[in-house]
Amino acid sequence: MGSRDSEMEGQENILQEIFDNFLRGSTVFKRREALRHDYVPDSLPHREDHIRHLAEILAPALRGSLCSNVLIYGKTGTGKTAVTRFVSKKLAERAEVLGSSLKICFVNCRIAGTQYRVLSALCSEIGLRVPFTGLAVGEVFDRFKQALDSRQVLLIAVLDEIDTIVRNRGDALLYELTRANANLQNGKLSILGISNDLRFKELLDPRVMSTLSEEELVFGPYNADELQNILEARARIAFEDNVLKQGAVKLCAALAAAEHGDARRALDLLRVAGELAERNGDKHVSEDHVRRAEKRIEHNRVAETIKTLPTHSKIVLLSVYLLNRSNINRSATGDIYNLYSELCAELGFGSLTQRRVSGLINELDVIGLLNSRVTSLGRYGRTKKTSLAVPHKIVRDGFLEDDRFRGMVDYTPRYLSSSL
DNA sequence: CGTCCACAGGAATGACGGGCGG
DNA sequence: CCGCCCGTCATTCCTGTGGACG
Repeated sequence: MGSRDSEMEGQENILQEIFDNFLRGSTVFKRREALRHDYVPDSLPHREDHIRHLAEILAPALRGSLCSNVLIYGKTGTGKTAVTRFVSKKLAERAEVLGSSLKICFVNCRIAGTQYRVLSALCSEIGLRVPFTGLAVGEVFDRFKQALDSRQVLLIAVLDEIDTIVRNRGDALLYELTRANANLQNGKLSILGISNDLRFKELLDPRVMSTLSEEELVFGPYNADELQNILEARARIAFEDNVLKQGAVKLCAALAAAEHGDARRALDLLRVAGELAERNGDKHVSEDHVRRAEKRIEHNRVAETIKTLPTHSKIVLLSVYLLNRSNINRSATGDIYNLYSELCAELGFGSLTQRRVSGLINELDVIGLLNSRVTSLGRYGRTKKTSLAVPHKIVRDGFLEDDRFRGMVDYTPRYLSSSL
Protein backbone atom coordinates (compact mmCIF):
# COMPACT_ATOMS: atom_id res chain seq x y z
CA MET A 1 0.00 0.00 0.00
CA GLY A 2 2.80 2.39 -0.84
CA SER A 3 0.42 4.48 -2.91
CA ARG A 4 -1.73 5.35 0.09
CA ASP A 5 -0.20 8.82 0.51
CA SER A 6 -0.62 9.93 -3.07
CA GLU A 7 -4.11 8.46 -3.01
CA MET A 8 -5.01 10.62 -0.04
CA GLU A 9 -3.53 13.63 -1.72
CA GLY A 10 -5.61 12.88 -4.80
CA GLN A 11 -8.76 12.65 -2.71
CA GLU A 12 -7.86 15.88 -0.98
CA ASN A 13 -7.65 17.65 -4.32
CA ILE A 14 -10.88 16.14 -5.53
CA LEU A 15 -12.70 17.31 -2.43
CA GLN A 16 -11.36 20.85 -2.78
CA GLU A 17 -12.47 20.88 -6.36
CA ILE A 18 -15.98 19.69 -5.52
CA PHE A 19 -16.34 22.36 -2.84
CA ASP A 20 -14.93 25.08 -5.07
CA ASN A 21 -17.23 24.17 -7.90
CA PHE A 22 -20.19 24.10 -5.59
CA LEU A 23 -19.45 27.50 -4.06
CA ARG A 24 -18.91 29.04 -7.46
CA GLY A 25 -22.41 27.91 -8.31
CA SER A 26 -23.33 25.53 -11.06
CA THR A 27 -22.06 26.57 -14.44
CA VAL A 28 -23.96 23.86 -16.22
CA PHE A 29 -27.41 23.62 -14.67
CA LYS A 30 -30.04 26.29 -14.41
CA ARG A 31 -32.71 24.03 -12.90
CA ARG A 32 -31.45 20.53 -12.48
CA GLU A 33 -34.74 19.26 -11.05
CA ALA A 34 -36.37 19.62 -14.48
CA LEU A 35 -34.55 16.44 -15.41
CA ARG A 36 -35.84 14.41 -12.50
CA HIS A 37 -38.61 12.04 -13.45
CA ASP A 38 -41.02 13.29 -10.81
CA TYR A 39 -40.94 16.76 -12.38
CA VAL A 40 -44.20 17.67 -14.09
CA PRO A 41 -43.52 20.05 -16.99
CA ASP A 42 -46.01 22.56 -18.37
CA SER A 43 -46.43 20.60 -21.54
CA LEU A 44 -45.96 17.00 -22.48
CA PRO A 45 -44.96 16.69 -26.13
CA HIS A 46 -46.40 13.76 -28.09
CA ARG A 47 -48.97 12.93 -25.46
CA GLU A 48 -51.65 15.43 -26.49
CA ASP A 49 -54.08 12.68 -27.51
CA HIS A 50 -53.75 10.82 -24.25
CA ILE A 51 -54.13 14.02 -22.27
CA ARG A 52 -57.31 14.92 -24.11
CA HIS A 53 -58.71 11.42 -23.77
CA LEU A 54 -58.02 11.23 -20.05
CA ALA A 55 -59.43 14.70 -19.49
CA GLU A 56 -62.65 13.73 -21.29
CA ILE A 57 -62.99 10.68 -19.06
CA LEU A 58 -62.42 12.60 -15.84
CA ALA A 59 -64.29 15.80 -16.72
CA PRO A 60 -67.70 14.64 -15.36
CA ALA A 61 -66.13 14.81 -11.90
CA LEU A 62 -66.21 18.61 -12.18
CA ARG A 63 -70.01 18.55 -12.24
CA GLY A 64 -69.95 16.21 -9.27
CA SER A 65 -70.86 13.13 -11.26
CA LEU A 66 -69.13 9.84 -10.98
CA CYS A 67 -66.57 9.31 -13.71
CA SER A 68 -65.53 6.01 -15.24
CA ASN A 69 -62.79 3.93 -13.74
CA VAL A 70 -59.67 3.96 -15.88
CA LEU A 71 -56.78 1.60 -16.39
CA ILE A 72 -53.59 2.93 -17.93
CA TYR A 73 -51.00 0.58 -19.37
CA GLY A 74 -47.53 1.13 -20.71
CA LYS A 75 -43.90 0.36 -20.07
CA THR A 76 -41.71 2.52 -17.84
CA GLY A 77 -40.90 5.97 -19.15
CA THR A 78 -43.82 6.24 -21.56
CA GLY A 79 -45.39 9.16 -19.73
CA LYS A 80 -48.23 7.41 -17.89
CA THR A 81 -47.53 8.96 -14.53
CA ALA A 82 -46.63 12.34 -15.99
CA VAL A 83 -49.84 12.55 -18.04
CA THR A 84 -51.94 11.49 -15.07
CA ARG A 85 -50.29 13.98 -12.74
CA PHE A 86 -50.63 16.69 -15.34
CA VAL A 87 -54.33 16.11 -15.97
CA SER A 88 -55.18 15.66 -12.31
CA LYS A 89 -53.32 18.83 -11.39
CA LYS A 90 -55.34 20.84 -13.91
CA LEU A 91 -58.52 19.13 -12.84
CA ALA A 92 -57.89 19.91 -9.19
CA GLU A 93 -57.19 23.56 -10.01
CA ARG A 94 -60.46 23.83 -11.88
CA ALA A 95 -62.37 22.08 -9.09
CA GLU A 96 -60.88 24.53 -6.63
CA VAL A 97 -62.25 27.47 -8.63
CA LEU A 98 -65.66 25.85 -8.88
CA GLY A 99 -65.68 25.09 -5.17
CA SER A 100 -66.34 21.44 -5.89
CA SER A 101 -65.79 18.69 -3.35
CA LEU A 102 -63.58 16.76 -5.75
CA LYS A 103 -60.45 15.23 -4.25
CA ILE A 104 -57.72 13.44 -6.10
CA CYS A 105 -55.40 11.16 -4.23
CA PHE A 106 -52.19 9.91 -5.76
CA VAL A 107 -50.74 6.74 -4.22
CA ASN A 108 -47.78 4.77 -5.43
CA CYS A 109 -48.67 1.21 -4.50
CA ARG A 110 -45.13 -0.11 -4.70
CA ILE A 111 -43.86 2.52 -2.28
CA ALA A 112 -46.88 2.18 0.00
CA GLY A 113 -46.16 -1.54 0.04
CA THR A 114 -49.26 -2.95 1.68
CA GLN A 115 -52.99 -2.68 1.15
CA TYR A 116 -53.27 -1.12 4.56
CA ARG A 117 -50.96 1.76 3.70
CA VAL A 118 -52.67 2.37 0.37
CA LEU A 119 -55.96 2.60 2.19
CA SER A 120 -54.59 4.87 4.90
CA ALA A 121 -53.22 7.20 2.21
CA LEU A 122 -56.72 7.44 0.74
CA CYS A 123 -58.14 8.11 4.20
CA SER A 124 -55.75 10.93 4.96
CA GLU A 125 -56.60 12.57 1.62
CA ILE A 126 -60.23 12.95 2.67
CA GLY A 127 -59.19 14.16 6.11
CA LEU A 128 -59.72 10.96 8.03
CA ARG A 129 -57.01 10.05 10.49
CA VAL A 130 -56.34 6.37 11.00
CA PRO A 131 -53.75 4.71 13.23
CA PHE A 132 -50.49 3.56 11.61
CA THR A 133 -51.30 0.03 12.55
CA GLY A 134 -53.47 -2.01 14.81
CA LEU A 135 -56.75 -1.93 12.91
CA ALA A 136 -58.03 -4.66 10.65
CA VAL A 137 -58.11 -3.67 6.98
CA GLY A 138 -61.86 -4.25 6.90
CA GLU A 139 -62.41 -1.87 9.79
CA VAL A 140 -60.40 0.89 8.13
CA PHE A 141 -62.31 0.32 4.95
CA ASP A 142 -65.65 0.77 6.72
CA ARG A 143 -64.49 4.00 8.28
CA PHE A 144 -63.22 5.13 4.89
CA LYS A 145 -66.59 4.57 3.23
CA GLN A 146 -68.40 6.23 6.09
CA ALA A 147 -66.20 9.31 5.85
CA LEU A 148 -66.65 9.48 2.08
CA ASP A 149 -70.39 9.43 2.56
CA SER A 150 -70.73 11.83 5.44
CA ARG A 151 -68.38 14.38 3.90
CA GLN A 152 -69.98 13.99 0.49
CA VAL A 153 -66.65 13.68 -1.19
CA LEU A 154 -66.06 12.71 -4.78
CA LEU A 155 -62.72 10.97 -4.68
CA ILE A 156 -60.55 9.92 -7.59
CA ALA A 157 -58.04 7.41 -6.31
CA VAL A 158 -54.99 7.25 -8.53
CA LEU A 159 -53.21 3.98 -7.85
CA ASP A 160 -49.81 4.05 -9.51
CA GLU A 161 -47.96 0.76 -10.06
CA ILE A 162 -51.17 -1.00 -9.17
CA ASP A 163 -49.82 -4.34 -10.38
CA THR A 164 -47.45 -4.55 -7.41
CA ILE A 165 -50.11 -4.81 -4.71
CA VAL A 166 -52.08 -7.31 -6.73
CA ARG A 167 -49.01 -9.43 -7.27
CA ASN A 168 -48.05 -9.40 -3.61
CA ARG A 169 -51.35 -9.24 -1.82
CA GLY A 170 -54.02 -10.37 -4.22
CA ASP A 171 -56.92 -8.32 -5.45
CA ALA A 172 -59.00 -8.19 -2.25
CA LEU A 173 -58.54 -4.44 -1.78
CA LEU A 174 -59.32 -3.67 -5.41
CA TYR A 175 -62.39 -5.84 -5.21
CA GLU A 176 -63.67 -3.86 -2.23
CA LEU A 177 -62.81 -0.53 -3.84
CA THR A 178 -64.59 -1.32 -7.09
CA ARG A 179 -67.77 -2.23 -5.21
CA ALA A 180 -67.62 0.68 -2.81
CA ASN A 181 -70.00 2.88 -4.80
CA ALA A 182 -72.83 0.41 -4.23
CA ASN A 183 -72.94 1.28 -0.51
CA LEU A 184 -72.51 5.01 -0.89
CA GLN A 185 -75.33 7.52 -0.97
CA ASN A 186 -73.54 10.85 -0.99
CA GLY A 187 -69.91 10.07 -1.62
CA LYS A 188 -68.42 8.75 -4.85
CA LEU A 189 -65.28 6.87 -5.63
CA SER A 190 -63.52 6.48 -8.97
CA ILE A 191 -60.35 4.50 -9.50
CA LEU A 192 -57.56 5.28 -11.90
CA GLY A 193 -55.05 2.44 -12.04
CA ILE A 194 -51.62 2.69 -13.64
CA SER A 195 -49.73 -0.45 -14.51
CA ASN A 196 -46.29 -1.10 -15.99
CA ASP A 197 -47.17 -4.69 -16.58
CA LEU A 198 -49.15 -5.37 -19.71
CA ARG A 199 -50.20 -8.78 -18.45
CA PHE A 200 -51.74 -7.20 -15.35
CA LYS A 201 -55.23 -8.19 -16.51
CA GLU A 202 -54.49 -11.86 -16.12
CA LEU A 203 -53.76 -11.46 -12.43
CA LEU A 204 -57.17 -10.02 -11.71
CA ASP A 205 -60.50 -11.54 -10.88
CA PRO A 206 -62.61 -10.98 -14.03
CA ARG A 207 -65.27 -9.20 -11.99
CA VAL A 208 -62.72 -6.70 -10.66
CA MET A 209 -61.24 -6.36 -14.11
CA SER A 210 -64.49 -5.47 -15.80
CA THR A 211 -65.39 -2.70 -13.35
CA LEU A 212 -61.86 -1.40 -13.12
CA SER A 213 -61.30 -1.06 -16.84
CA GLU A 214 -64.39 0.77 -17.95
CA GLU A 215 -61.91 2.85 -19.89
CA GLU A 216 -58.46 1.84 -20.99
CA LEU A 217 -55.50 3.85 -22.16
CA VAL A 218 -52.41 2.27 -23.64
CA PHE A 219 -49.17 4.22 -23.79
CA GLY A 220 -46.75 3.09 -26.47
CA PRO A 221 -43.02 3.74 -26.34
CA TYR A 222 -41.55 6.96 -27.71
CA ASN A 223 -39.41 6.84 -30.82
CA ALA A 224 -36.06 8.60 -31.14
CA ASP A 225 -37.48 11.79 -32.67
CA GLU A 226 -40.13 12.13 -29.99
CA LEU A 227 -37.57 11.54 -27.27
CA GLN A 228 -35.38 14.20 -28.79
CA ASN A 229 -38.21 16.75 -28.68
CA ILE A 230 -38.94 15.89 -25.08
CA LEU A 231 -35.31 16.20 -24.11
CA GLU A 232 -34.89 19.50 -25.93
CA ALA A 233 -37.86 20.98 -24.11
CA ARG A 234 -36.57 19.85 -20.73
CA ALA A 235 -33.01 20.83 -21.52
CA ARG A 236 -34.06 24.43 -22.16
CA ILE A 237 -35.35 24.58 -18.60
CA ALA A 238 -32.62 22.55 -16.96
CA PHE A 239 -29.41 23.78 -18.54
CA GLU A 240 -27.78 27.16 -18.85
CA ASP A 241 -27.82 28.54 -22.38
CA ASN A 242 -25.27 27.19 -24.85
CA VAL A 243 -23.95 24.58 -22.46
CA LEU A 244 -25.43 21.59 -24.16
CA LYS A 245 -23.92 20.46 -27.45
CA GLN A 246 -26.44 19.49 -30.11
CA GLY A 247 -25.09 15.96 -30.51
CA ALA A 248 -25.45 15.18 -26.81
CA VAL A 249 -29.24 15.38 -26.82
CA LYS A 250 -29.43 13.39 -29.99
CA LEU A 251 -27.31 10.63 -28.54
CA CYS A 252 -29.38 10.45 -25.36
CA ALA A 253 -32.51 10.09 -27.44
CA ALA A 254 -30.97 7.42 -29.64
CA LEU A 255 -29.67 5.37 -26.73
CA ALA A 256 -33.00 5.47 -24.91
CA ALA A 257 -34.96 4.73 -28.07
CA ALA A 258 -32.90 1.62 -28.59
CA GLU A 259 -34.05 0.50 -25.17
CA HIS A 260 -37.88 0.48 -25.18
CA GLY A 261 -38.23 4.21 -25.87
CA ASP A 262 -37.93 4.98 -22.19
CA ALA A 263 -38.08 8.73 -21.54
CA ARG A 264 -37.05 8.26 -17.94
CA ARG A 265 -33.84 6.67 -19.06
CA ALA A 266 -33.22 9.44 -21.59
CA LEU A 267 -33.65 12.07 -18.90
CA ASP A 268 -31.36 10.19 -16.53
CA LEU A 269 -28.68 10.02 -19.19
CA LEU A 270 -28.89 13.73 -19.79
CA ARG A 271 -28.85 14.61 -16.11
CA VAL A 272 -25.91 12.36 -15.28
CA ALA A 273 -24.04 13.65 -18.33
CA GLY A 274 -24.56 17.15 -17.03
CA GLU A 275 -23.41 16.19 -13.56
CA LEU A 276 -20.27 14.58 -14.95
CA ALA A 277 -19.47 17.71 -16.94
CA GLU A 278 -20.12 19.89 -13.93
CA ARG A 279 -17.98 17.81 -11.64
CA ASN A 280 -15.24 17.88 -14.20
CA GLY A 281 -15.42 21.64 -14.49
CA ASP A 282 -16.23 21.39 -18.19
CA LYS A 283 -18.06 24.26 -19.87
CA HIS A 284 -20.03 22.08 -22.26
CA VAL A 285 -21.94 18.83 -22.11
CA SER A 286 -20.82 16.70 -25.03
CA GLU A 287 -21.54 13.31 -26.54
CA ASP A 288 -18.59 12.00 -24.66
CA HIS A 289 -20.22 12.94 -21.36
CA VAL A 290 -23.33 11.06 -22.45
CA ARG A 291 -21.33 7.94 -23.21
CA ARG A 292 -19.66 8.14 -19.83
CA ALA A 293 -23.04 8.72 -18.23
CA GLU A 294 -24.34 5.55 -19.83
CA LYS A 295 -21.47 3.57 -18.34
CA ARG A 296 -21.91 5.23 -14.98
CA ILE A 297 -25.61 4.44 -14.78
CA GLU A 298 -25.08 0.86 -15.84
CA HIS A 299 -22.25 0.50 -13.34
CA ASN A 300 -24.37 1.83 -10.49
CA ARG A 301 -27.31 -0.33 -11.42
CA VAL A 302 -25.23 -3.51 -11.55
CA ALA A 303 -23.27 -2.75 -8.39
CA GLU A 304 -26.48 -2.00 -6.54
CA THR A 305 -28.21 -5.18 -7.72
CA ILE A 306 -25.22 -7.34 -6.88
CA LYS A 307 -25.05 -5.85 -3.41
CA THR A 308 -28.67 -6.72 -2.67
CA LEU A 309 -28.60 -10.19 -4.24
CA PRO A 310 -29.10 -13.23 -1.99
CA THR A 311 -25.83 -15.02 -1.27
CA HIS A 312 -26.39 -18.03 -3.48
CA SER A 313 -27.45 -15.90 -6.43
CA LYS A 314 -24.22 -13.99 -6.00
CA ILE A 315 -22.23 -17.20 -6.13
CA VAL A 316 -24.07 -18.32 -9.26
CA LEU A 317 -23.36 -14.97 -10.90
CA LEU A 318 -19.75 -15.20 -9.79
CA SER A 319 -19.50 -18.62 -11.40
CA VAL A 320 -20.71 -17.33 -14.74
CA TYR A 321 -18.36 -14.39 -14.41
CA LEU A 322 -15.36 -16.62 -13.73
CA LEU A 323 -16.23 -18.94 -16.61
CA ASN A 324 -16.52 -15.90 -18.83
CA ARG A 325 -13.13 -14.70 -17.64
CA SER A 326 -11.70 -18.05 -18.75
CA ASN A 327 -13.02 -17.38 -22.25
CA ILE A 328 -16.02 -19.63 -21.87
CA ASN A 329 -18.66 -17.10 -22.70
CA ARG A 330 -21.72 -19.29 -22.99
CA SER A 331 -21.72 -21.86 -20.22
CA ALA A 332 -23.89 -24.93 -19.77
CA THR A 333 -25.84 -25.27 -16.54
CA GLY A 334 -23.81 -28.32 -15.53
CA ASP A 335 -20.53 -26.40 -15.76
CA ILE A 336 -21.97 -23.49 -13.84
CA TYR A 337 -23.22 -25.85 -11.18
CA ASN A 338 -19.86 -27.58 -10.77
CA LEU A 339 -18.04 -24.30 -10.36
CA TYR A 340 -20.79 -23.03 -8.10
CA SER A 341 -20.35 -26.07 -5.83
CA GLU A 342 -16.60 -25.53 -5.73
CA LEU A 343 -17.08 -21.88 -4.77
CA CYS A 344 -19.54 -22.81 -2.05
CA ALA A 345 -17.03 -25.20 -0.55
CA GLU A 346 -14.31 -22.58 -0.87
CA LEU A 347 -16.41 -19.94 0.88
CA GLY A 348 -17.79 -22.30 3.50
CA PHE A 349 -21.42 -22.42 2.41
CA GLY A 350 -23.54 -25.47 1.86
CA SER A 351 -24.51 -25.77 -1.77
CA LEU A 352 -28.04 -25.88 -3.16
CA THR A 353 -29.33 -28.49 -5.58
CA GLN A 354 -28.92 -28.15 -9.31
CA ARG A 355 -32.68 -27.76 -9.63
CA ARG A 356 -32.55 -24.69 -7.45
CA VAL A 357 -29.47 -23.25 -9.14
CA SER A 358 -31.23 -23.65 -12.48
CA GLY A 359 -34.03 -21.55 -11.01
CA LEU A 360 -31.58 -18.94 -9.73
CA ILE A 361 -30.10 -18.65 -13.23
CA ASN A 362 -33.59 -17.90 -14.53
CA GLU A 363 -34.10 -15.26 -11.85
CA LEU A 364 -30.80 -13.58 -12.75
CA ASP A 365 -31.94 -13.66 -16.37
CA VAL A 366 -35.13 -11.82 -15.45
CA ILE A 367 -33.26 -9.14 -13.49
CA GLY A 368 -31.05 -8.63 -16.53
CA LEU A 369 -27.69 -9.73 -15.18
CA LEU A 370 -27.54 -12.94 -17.18
CA ASN A 371 -28.72 -14.06 -20.59
CA SER A 372 -29.77 -17.65 -20.80
CA ARG A 373 -31.61 -19.67 -23.35
CA VAL A 374 -32.15 -23.37 -23.85
CA THR A 375 -30.33 -25.08 -26.67
CA SER A 376 -30.07 -28.65 -27.70
CA LEU A 377 -26.72 -30.25 -28.41
CA GLY A 378 -28.36 -33.33 -29.83
CA ARG A 379 -26.47 -36.40 -28.74
CA TYR A 380 -24.80 -34.32 -26.06
CA GLY A 381 -27.98 -33.35 -24.34
CA ARG A 382 -30.09 -30.32 -23.84
CA THR A 383 -29.16 -27.45 -21.57
CA LYS A 384 -29.38 -23.73 -20.98
CA LYS A 385 -26.53 -21.73 -22.41
CA THR A 386 -25.88 -18.83 -20.08
CA SER A 387 -23.73 -15.74 -20.45
CA LEU A 388 -23.29 -12.38 -18.76
CA ALA A 389 -25.87 -9.82 -19.87
CA VAL A 390 -23.61 -6.90 -19.01
CA PRO A 391 -19.97 -6.23 -19.83
CA HIS A 392 -17.46 -8.32 -17.92
CA LYS A 393 -15.74 -5.31 -16.40
CA ILE A 394 -18.95 -3.89 -14.98
CA VAL A 395 -19.71 -7.15 -13.21
CA ARG A 396 -16.16 -7.22 -11.91
CA ASP A 397 -16.49 -3.68 -10.54
CA GLY A 398 -19.81 -4.65 -9.00
CA PHE A 399 -18.21 -7.52 -7.10
CA LEU A 400 -15.33 -5.28 -6.05
CA GLU A 401 -17.86 -3.08 -4.26
CA ASP A 402 -19.22 -6.05 -2.34
CA ASP A 403 -17.35 -6.61 0.92
CA ARG A 404 -17.77 -10.34 1.04
CA PHE A 405 -16.97 -11.13 -2.57
CA ARG A 406 -14.25 -8.60 -3.32
CA GLY A 407 -11.56 -11.23 -2.91
CA MET A 408 -13.11 -13.67 -5.36
CA VAL A 409 -12.88 -11.74 -8.64
CA ASP A 410 -9.47 -13.20 -9.44
CA TYR A 411 -10.13 -16.69 -8.15
CA THR A 412 -8.74 -19.49 -10.31
CA PRO A 413 -11.20 -22.38 -10.44
CA ARG A 414 -9.84 -25.87 -9.85
CA TYR A 415 -12.83 -27.26 -11.68
CA LEU A 416 -11.65 -25.80 -14.97
CA SER A 417 -8.10 -27.13 -14.84
CA SER A 418 -9.40 -30.64 -14.30
CA SER A 419 -11.95 -30.60 -17.09
CA LEU A 420 -10.13 -28.73 -19.84
C1' DC B 1 -35.14 -43.36 -37.87
C1' DG B 2 -34.73 -44.50 -33.19
C1' DT B 3 -31.90 -43.60 -29.23
C1' DC B 4 -30.34 -41.29 -25.56
C1' DC B 5 -27.84 -37.27 -23.54
C1' DA B 6 -28.19 -33.53 -20.14
C1' DC B 7 -30.63 -31.09 -18.72
C1' DA B 8 -35.56 -28.05 -18.41
C1' DG B 9 -39.01 -27.11 -15.58
C1' DG B 10 -43.75 -28.63 -13.26
C1' DA B 11 -45.82 -30.55 -8.87
C1' DA B 12 -45.78 -31.88 -4.30
C1' DT B 13 -43.86 -31.24 -0.05
C1' DG B 14 -41.22 -29.42 3.90
C1' DA B 15 -38.72 -25.81 6.83
C1' DC B 16 -38.89 -21.30 8.44
C1' DG B 17 -40.12 -16.68 9.62
C1' DG B 18 -43.13 -12.88 10.00
C1' DG B 19 -47.60 -10.74 10.25
C1' DC B 20 -52.47 -10.89 11.48
C1' DG B 21 -56.68 -11.96 13.89
C1' DG B 22 -58.66 -13.22 18.14
C1' DC C 1 -49.64 -12.29 23.66
C1' DC C 2 -50.16 -16.63 21.26
C1' DG C 3 -51.37 -19.67 17.81
C1' DC C 4 -52.35 -19.87 13.13
C1' DC C 5 -51.83 -18.99 8.50
C1' DC C 6 -49.51 -17.49 4.61
C1' DG C 7 -45.54 -16.47 1.63
C1' DT C 8 -40.80 -17.66 0.52
C1' DC C 9 -37.10 -20.60 -0.25
C1' DA C 10 -35.42 -25.02 -1.05
C1' DT C 11 -35.61 -30.16 -1.88
C1' DT C 12 -37.23 -34.32 -4.05
C1' DC C 13 -39.23 -36.65 -7.64
C1' DC C 14 -40.75 -36.50 -11.87
C1' DT C 15 -41.92 -36.23 -16.95
C1' DG C 16 -40.60 -33.93 -21.22
C1' DT C 17 -37.61 -32.90 -25.16
C1' DG C 18 -34.39 -31.08 -29.62
C1' DG C 19 -31.43 -32.99 -32.29
C1' DA C 20 -26.47 -35.32 -33.25
C1' DC C 21 -25.05 -39.74 -33.57
C1' DG C 22 -25.03 -44.49 -34.90
